[in-house]
Amino acid sequence: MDRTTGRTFARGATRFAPSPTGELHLGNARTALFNFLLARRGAERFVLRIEDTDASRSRSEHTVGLLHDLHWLGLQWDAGPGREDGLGPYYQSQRAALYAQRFVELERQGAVYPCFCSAVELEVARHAQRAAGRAPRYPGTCRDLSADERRRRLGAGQPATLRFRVPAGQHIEFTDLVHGAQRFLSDDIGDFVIRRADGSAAFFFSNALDDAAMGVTQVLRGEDHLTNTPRQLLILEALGLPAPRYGHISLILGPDGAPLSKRHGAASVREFRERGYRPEAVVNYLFRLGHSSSAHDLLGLQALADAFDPQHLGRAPAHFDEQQLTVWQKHAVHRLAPEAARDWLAPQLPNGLDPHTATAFCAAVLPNVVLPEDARAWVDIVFGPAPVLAGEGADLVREAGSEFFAAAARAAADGGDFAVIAAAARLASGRKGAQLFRPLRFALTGLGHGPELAPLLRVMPPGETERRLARFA
RNA sequence: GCUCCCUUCGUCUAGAGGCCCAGGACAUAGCCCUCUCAAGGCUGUAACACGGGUUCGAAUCCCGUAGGGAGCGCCA
Repeated sequence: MDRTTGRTFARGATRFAPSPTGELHLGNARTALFNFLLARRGAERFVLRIEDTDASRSRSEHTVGLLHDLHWLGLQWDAGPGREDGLGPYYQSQRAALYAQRFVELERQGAVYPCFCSAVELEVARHAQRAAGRAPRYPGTCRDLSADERRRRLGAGQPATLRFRVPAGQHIEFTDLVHGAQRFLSDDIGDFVIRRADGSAAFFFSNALDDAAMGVTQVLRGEDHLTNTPRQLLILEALGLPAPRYGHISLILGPDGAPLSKRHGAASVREFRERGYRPEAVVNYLFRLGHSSSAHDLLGLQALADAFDPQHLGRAPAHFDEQQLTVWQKHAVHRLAPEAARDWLAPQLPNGLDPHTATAFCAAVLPNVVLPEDARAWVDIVFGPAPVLAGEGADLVREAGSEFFAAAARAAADGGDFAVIAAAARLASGRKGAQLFRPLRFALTGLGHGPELAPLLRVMPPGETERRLARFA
């Protein structure tokens, strides 16, 4: 039972709690995916919470982008923005009243105290500590102010943050879902701010409190939070709230070993989407990045959830490898249904192409396409002017001879399909196999490789096949 | 500086003392199939960061070293 709402949870929940300060990064997308899969696998709820307590850095356009990216990936949340269930609101900026109650509770216990130190004072103190070779921790200036002193300063309107009084000499232990037993000493943790001077809740506080309030029981999050976990456990303990089980997953690194960022090329979901990557490809790749599975096929989200195993989450940071993403992209593209393929390639197609031809064209070139831009060349070849031959192509065509092409062109003029055209050329020349097909392919497409010819010819403009063959007759 | 996390083929990883002169997937090389490319089939190349222990036996346990990462914020 949750004390905030007095409500019981039949099911557990996982959550993804992004902060709308930028675009959805691949690393965060993976975190979202893993939490989603963990929930789906256990028939639990997947909660989406927007952590926008920092008004100066949070922007609504980023929230819009975040929701859009998550939708695109197919990670539908069971509770969150647009899906209220009584435990919300799911924007932290709208939860101030809930936080206020808890601040009072902690103040009553003496678990927190107002801190009047200014940002510059703290900066100076940190600097001095570092210079002296010590850990930069809050020096405790305001920790033991008398009650009178606090009243006086507060009364005088002096701005104050609220700090959590970290108990001395305590071991904080928990079992990480990924890393196993963890043990920290409270003496290594300085008193930290849980409420900013402007009254807003700080991350450690709102994040931990909301997990409890929203019935979150398992959290997979970035490894950068591992050493922050003791702080959150302390808060939850002081409030008598249950802590979720945390699992800390590694960061995603670029090929050079540095944390993945824009300078490695694309790092945000938006960029991959705009380059034409399929969501199934991104999701399947992410599923295997820092997670191992015996499932080697391109899987749908539910199948991925069934195959997801938190036991097989890796501890070491994983390198992003676009070549591997490409493999999944090929799988995803190759299994696209004809209409879906047409929609995906639509921006590359010539204007005014009838839907039937467009669909047939896309189906024909799909095996040779990884990203939409790869279709461009085939659009030009099929719908553009007859390709000019040079080099190997010109040689092969000359070798095949004019009789070869005269027969082929006649078959084309009679309305023959590719099989008929090839048969006519074979009959006229006695050629077969590569000897037969290579000259035809060059004459028709200008290239020595490409999609199967038969379906390609079916979408060529009327008469075009004959014209291209007759050039060499 | 202090605390914490991490280190197996190019990449993602399996591996929780003998089943491992380390297995799989993808990538890569060769062959087969094939009108080319792709797909598919077969075969191959390729890794336990380093150094000490413990043990009959260590990729697995312990201790160091090196390298990488994170945290120590009125950012999340």
